[in-house]
Amino acid sequence: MPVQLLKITEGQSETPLPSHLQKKDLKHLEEGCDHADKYIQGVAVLSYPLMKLGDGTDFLKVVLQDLDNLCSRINSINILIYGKMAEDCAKVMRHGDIFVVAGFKVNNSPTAREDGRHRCHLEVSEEAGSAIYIYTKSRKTAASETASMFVAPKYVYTPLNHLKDGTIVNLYGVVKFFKPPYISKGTDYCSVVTLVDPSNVKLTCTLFNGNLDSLPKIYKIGDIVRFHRIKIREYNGQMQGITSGGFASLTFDGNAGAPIVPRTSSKVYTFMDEEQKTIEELRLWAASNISISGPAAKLSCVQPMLYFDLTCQLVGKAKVDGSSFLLKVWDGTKCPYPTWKVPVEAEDLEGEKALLHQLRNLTVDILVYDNHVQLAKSLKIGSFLRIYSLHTKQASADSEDVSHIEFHLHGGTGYGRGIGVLPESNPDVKELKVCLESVDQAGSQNMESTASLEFDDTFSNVTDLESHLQRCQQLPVTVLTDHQDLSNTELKTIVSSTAPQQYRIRAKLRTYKPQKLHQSVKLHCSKCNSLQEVPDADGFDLILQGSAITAPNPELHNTSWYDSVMWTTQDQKQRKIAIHFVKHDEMLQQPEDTLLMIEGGTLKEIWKLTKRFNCVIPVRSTEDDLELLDLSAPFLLQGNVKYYGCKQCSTPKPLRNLSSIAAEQRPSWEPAEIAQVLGIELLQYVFVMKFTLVDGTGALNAYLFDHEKFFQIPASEILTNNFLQEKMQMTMNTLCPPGKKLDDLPWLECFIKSYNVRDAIKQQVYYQIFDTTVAEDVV
DNA sequence: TTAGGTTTCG
Repeated sequence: MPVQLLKITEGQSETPLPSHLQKKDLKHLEEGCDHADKYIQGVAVLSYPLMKLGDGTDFLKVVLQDLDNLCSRINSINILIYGKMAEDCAKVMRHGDIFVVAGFKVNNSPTAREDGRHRCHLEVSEEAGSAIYIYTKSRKTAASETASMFVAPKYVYTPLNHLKDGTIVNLYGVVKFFKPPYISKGTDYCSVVTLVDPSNVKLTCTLFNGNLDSLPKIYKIGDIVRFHRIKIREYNGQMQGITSGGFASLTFDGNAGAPIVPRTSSKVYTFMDEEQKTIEELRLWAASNISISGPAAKLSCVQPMLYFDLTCQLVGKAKVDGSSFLLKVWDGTKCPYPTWKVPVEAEDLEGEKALLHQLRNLTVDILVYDNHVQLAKSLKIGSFLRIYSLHTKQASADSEDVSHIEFHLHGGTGYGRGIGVLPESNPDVKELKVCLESVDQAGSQNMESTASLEFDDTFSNVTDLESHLQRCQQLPVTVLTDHQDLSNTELKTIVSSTAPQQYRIRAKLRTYKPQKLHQSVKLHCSKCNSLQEVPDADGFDLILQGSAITAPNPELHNTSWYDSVMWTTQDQKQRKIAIHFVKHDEMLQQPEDTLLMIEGGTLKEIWKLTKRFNCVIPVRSTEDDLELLDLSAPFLLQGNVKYYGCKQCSTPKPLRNLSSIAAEQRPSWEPAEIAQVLGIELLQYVFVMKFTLVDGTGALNAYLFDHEKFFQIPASEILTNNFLQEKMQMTMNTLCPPGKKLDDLPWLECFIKSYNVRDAIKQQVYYQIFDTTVAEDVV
C-alpha cells in the first residue's frame, strides 16, 4: 500500500521502515539524482485542499518541515502528491503528522522565491513507485488541529490600476493584443501580451521562456489569462509586466458560455469556484468592452491588401531562399481571385505529393519572411495553424492580362504578425476539420475541373463581392463634383484634338500605376511645383543621430516663452535630451495643446511624444540659439503626420518666431501657420497616379494629382494609417477589379483637362483628372 | 539576454 498510516507509541514507531530505504537530508537534495531508495522525513505543517488537475488527476500539496534542521534557514519543502496517493493522504493525514516520503522525484520549485521554502519540491505518485508513511499521534489530540492545517492557498489578484513598480503579483486580464510566441534574438521564445481589466488600465507584458509550452496559450483577442508571479516594472513611464521565476499562466476562452477549461502546460495549478466566478465576470465585462475578434476570415472572402488572421491546415512547405520560406495551406474554401504560385524545386517541396496535387486549386502559397522562417521550417505537415496578420497583396498587372493575389507574412512581429500552431481541441480547428472533410468528400472531380485562373465559386461564398461588383457595372464608380451639364466626349476625339481643353468622359480604368499604392504618395511644393519622394524613417534617424552628437546648450534653457527640462540617459551612450515646452500666457498648456521642441531625442522617443503632445519640433542648439534640423527631416510632427519643408523654397527663420503664435488667445498650432512663421515652404502630401482609361473608341493616360478630393482620404495620412491604406486599395479594386476582363470593368465618369508640355525635343499633350471623386457608395 | 505592440514595400 503506497500510503501507510503508522502509530507512534511513546515516541517510538510500532512499525519500522523497509530496510533498503536511506534517509536523505533536505540540504543534499539535488535535481536529477536517483531517489528511488531514498526518503525524507518531516512534520506536516500545511496542507492545501485536495484538487483535481485539468486531466482529472487528484492532486495534493503538503508542506513538510524538517525537524532535524529547525535552525537552518530553509527547512520546509513542498510535496506534490498525484493520483490515488493524493486522495489517500488527504483522507488520513492530520496536522503534526510525521511524513516519510520515499521514492520521489526532485524538481525545481517554481514558487521557492515566493514561499521561501526549499528551492526544490518533491513529486510523488503511485505510478512512480513512491510510498508515504504517515506517523500519527493520538487522533484525539490531533482532531482539534485539523482545521488549522487545511488552509486554502490564498492568491491575491491585483487589479491592473493598482500595480506598483518592483512588485511580483498575480493578476487576471482580458487579452487586448498579443504576439504569438516567436523566437527572440536571445535564447528564449518571446510573447508580448497586452491585457485590460475592468479598471480600464492596460498592461503590456513581455514574457520569455525557453520552453514554448510555458508561455500562455493565447489564440485570439478576448482570451482571458491568469498570471501568477509576474514581475511589474516601470518602463517609459508605464507599468510593464515581465516573466519572473515561477511565472505561471492559465488561458481561457473569452466567450461567455464557452466551457471554462484552462489552457496550461503546468501540471499543477489551483482552480476553484472563486476562479471560475472571476472568469465569468471578466467574460461579461469583455463582451461589452472589448471587440473580440469575430469569425476568422476564410480564403473565399479575401480581398487584396488586407491584413487578416488565417486559420488553416499545412499541406506543404518548401525552402525558397535564405530569407523566405513557402507554406502551402488550405482552409476548405476557394480564393475568389487568381492566386500566385511560388516556384520552388520539386525536391524542396515537403508534403504528400498526391494530396498536394489533389488540392492544388484550393491551396494557397504563403511566403513567410525573415524571423518567421525558422519557425515555419519546424512546422509539421498536417498541423493546424493560425497565421496572424497575413498580408494579401495585389501583384503588378504590368505584363499580364489579369493580376493575381499574393500572400505574404512579412518580417517582424508588428501588429502580432506570426504563426501559431493550434491544438486539435481548439474549437476553430474542430470547425475547420468539418469543413475540410466535407470538401474531401465532395471528391476530386470538382477540383479537377477547376482551373486555377478561372473563377469558380464551387467552394466560395462570394455573394457580397459579386453583388458589389454587379452594382459597379451599372452605375459609374466615380462622379463629377461639377460640370454635370457637359456632355461626354469620346477618347478618340480627345486624343486627336489640340490642347489645352477640358472634357467630360465616360471610360473604364484598364490599369493604373503605381500598383503599389504607397508609391503614389509624394510631396509637392506649390511654390516651385517640384515633386519629391516622402523621405523614409532611416534618413530621419540618421539626422537625429547626427544632431544628438552636439549636447543641448544649457544657456538656451528656460526663456520667456518656453520651459526646459534636460536629462541624461542611463545607457552607455549617456545621451543628453532636452525638451522645451512652449508656454502660453506664461503657463504650460495641457499636453494635447502643447507644442514642444526636442534636442537629442531618438526616433522612437519623438514618436512617443507625438502620441501625447500636440506638436513636436526636433531642434538642435547652436552657440546662441535653437535651430531646426536639416530640412530632409520633418520640421514638425503632429499626430501621425510628419511635415516637411521645401529645401529650395524655404528660408528658415528663428524658432522664437513661434512665440507669436503662442501669444495668440487660443494657439491652434496649425502646420501651415507654424511653417509660415518659421520661414518654411510647407510641402503638401499628394497622390500622383497614372490611369490608363479606355472607352471603346480609344485610350489615353490621365494623371491623377490629388490631395484628398478624389479618394476622400488625406494623402498625408495614408502612409501611417493602415486602415486608410486598405480603404484606398479597396477603392482601387472596385475601380479596376483584379482578374476581370475589360467587359466586366465598371464605368468611371471623369473630368479631364489636356495641357501641353514642352521639352528640348518635342511638345507633348498630357491629361489630368480633376473635379472628380469616387462615388459615395464605393468609398 | 531576449523585447519593451505602432505592419511590408520581398
